[in-house]
Amino acid sequence: MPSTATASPSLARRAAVLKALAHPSRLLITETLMAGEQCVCELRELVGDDVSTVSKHLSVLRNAGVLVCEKRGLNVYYRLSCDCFGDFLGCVDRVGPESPSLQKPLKNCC
Amino acid sequence: MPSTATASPSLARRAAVLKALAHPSRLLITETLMAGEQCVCELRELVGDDVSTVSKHLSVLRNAGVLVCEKRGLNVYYRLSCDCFGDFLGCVDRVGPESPSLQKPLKNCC
DNA sequence: TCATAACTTGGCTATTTTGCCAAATAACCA
DNA sequence: TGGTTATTTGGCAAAATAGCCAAGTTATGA
Repeated sequence: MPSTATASPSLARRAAVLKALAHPSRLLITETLMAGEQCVCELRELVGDDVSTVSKHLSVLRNAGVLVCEKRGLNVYYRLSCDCFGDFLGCVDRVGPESPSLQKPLKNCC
Repeated sequence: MPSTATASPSLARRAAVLKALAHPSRLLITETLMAGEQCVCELRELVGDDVSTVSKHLSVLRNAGVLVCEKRGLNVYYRLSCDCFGDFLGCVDRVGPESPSLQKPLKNCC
């Protein structure tokens, strides 16, 4: 696919960060970590999926550079690599459509 | 999947916006439209894929609430629904890993 | 009315992503 | 050393996504 877009490493990298965040569980994890680090078992309880599933979500976020982790004893603690996610995600709320899949003119946006 | 995350409509909606942006071509389109509206044929040339592919990308962005469109004559013009994407995407640049899939401690972030 | 241009939609295959279970690894404690 | 807890990894089947071609739709203009 030699499209302009897929050929650009810069675009691909940015898209990869967004893709990492673009999952309900991973978004929940990311938003939760804005309040401070948590270990995998805490995040597992938060998300409610199997530990292996949560662990894979975490590795997606880690590989994208969104999270960093640190092992202390038996636990692995994850935290945001960056403080800017708050502002970052603030905009997203103002964007979504009232009713998904239905295109109507947006009101009250920005 | 009754996980906490997927059960929340709010999270799902936000994740959907991010998912819409999480593709190189769609990100390119979105960033380009920050400078002003463009019609499909202009965007097609920008992206370099088949028109049908570009059209589907546009409908993804439209359904997510990122873009709105307007038909004038034969052309359909797309523009951002929201001005905040600039700040929004600014953070993404500060996040990505130097070398994808390799976890190293991030420096120079925020 | 007919032809043409601009888009969108249907349909298809290839690829990627999800999320579970089971097994492997790592650190701790008795 | 052996057992237990915390986490990651391998592997698989189901689901979603990407992108092409072909066909349909809408507007324009001869």
